[in-house]
Amino acid sequence: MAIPAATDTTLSSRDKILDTAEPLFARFGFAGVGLREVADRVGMGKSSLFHHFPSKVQLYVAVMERVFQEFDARLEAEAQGESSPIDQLHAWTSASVRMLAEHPHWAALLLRSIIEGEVITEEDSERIDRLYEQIVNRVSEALQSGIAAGMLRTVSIPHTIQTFIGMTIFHFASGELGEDLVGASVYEPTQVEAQLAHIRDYIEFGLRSSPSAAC
Amino acid sequence: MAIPAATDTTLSSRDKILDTAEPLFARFGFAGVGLREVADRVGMGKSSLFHHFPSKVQLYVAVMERVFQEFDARLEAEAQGESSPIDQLHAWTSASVRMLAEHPHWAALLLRSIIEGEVITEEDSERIDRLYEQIVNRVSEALQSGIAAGMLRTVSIPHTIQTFIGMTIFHFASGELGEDLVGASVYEPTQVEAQLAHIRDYIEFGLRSSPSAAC
DNA sequence: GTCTATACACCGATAGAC
DNA sequence: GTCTATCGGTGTATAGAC
Repeated sequence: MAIPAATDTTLSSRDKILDTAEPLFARFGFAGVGLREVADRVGMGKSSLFHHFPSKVQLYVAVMERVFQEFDARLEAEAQGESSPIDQLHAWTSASVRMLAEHPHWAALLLRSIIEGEVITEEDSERIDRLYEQIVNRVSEALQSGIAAGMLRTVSIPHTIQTFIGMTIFHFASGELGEDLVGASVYEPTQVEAQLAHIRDYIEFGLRSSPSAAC
Repeated sequence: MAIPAATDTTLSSRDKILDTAEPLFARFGFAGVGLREVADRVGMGKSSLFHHFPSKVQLYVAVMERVFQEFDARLEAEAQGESSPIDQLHAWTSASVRMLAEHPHWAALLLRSIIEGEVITEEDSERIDRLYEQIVNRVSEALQSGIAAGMLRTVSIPHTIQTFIGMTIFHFASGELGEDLVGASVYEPTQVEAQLAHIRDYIEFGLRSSPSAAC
């Protein structure tokens, strides 16, 4: 319940607003957050927010865009080591899990951006959509070349990507349900490792071509 | 975008309200729906809603409870044929997919009930939580006996259940993202069949004990 | 760049007539 | 069981002083 206010004085007002709004939008969604609450936590008047962002929607978009950019940048960094498609999938899913574990609000935020497309105009979400597409394309290409090389079973690429998103974003956004299920917070280090192992298992047993053909 | 109003005159006012509120809460969430909009669509004054439900939260809970009850009842019906744990998992996941495909608002609604626990009191969500628990327990027991019988790999039960929820509820709640990914609505009959196949694959290749030990 | 004051619509909820 | 009228509060956003 406790959401600490951003107090670092070295940050620009704009960044302080984004830092403050991020966990609020993650927890309560776009409609569930009032600008008064954001302003109070930042420590400024409600009207001052409009000096930095022209509207509530634009603030929401800015929050989302920042997360997507950082997420995508980390995945790109993780693509440097040229390895097999399967190793690439391991690297990306593992990086995604670690990122979500390090930023406990991101999973809920990203999940909301998927199901709350209604509130944002197509134009407003254009740049976000492009970042989403970029991330999906990375994984898609790895799956494609893995299948082409005979290393992966001939799975449906879109459905497999959906499963990856479920195992990463949904898993860490599941909050109380996930907590009841695993018996501890999904953000506990041991639980993070367990989910990493679960995804590794999925790739090795559910996706990798069975070696039994060699029998 | 078009959400048809409930016009069936044979329904009680209470049911008409629930039918109207359900897709609205699914699309816009608890905070995103105003009682004025619900009342307008039902065709009554805003105040009349309070004759049937004491508060907005109670209306929300009633909507959720109805969906959970129907969902659970169908799973229970699907548990009649006494078969192997693996067949039971196939039957339940398949039934879940078909239910979500038949009720296009349920996935978003159920997903929101997972991540929007904040707005509801523990007391209010007690009965819903119990239904959730019941559903999870069914699947949990099937997984457990499947592992005990050596038919399934020794996977983590909670993490596997989370993956099932991702493959069912999240998949059908993914809206535009899922649509962009698969190239068509995830509710198109061919896409529903594709997701059924994807889940069958996961159970057979990702969960079933490898027969390669017999080599 | 932040403030106070304010505009105007909508919110959930209540009271009481019919 | 539905209505009109109304309450107090909050919503986003603007105007203009400092």
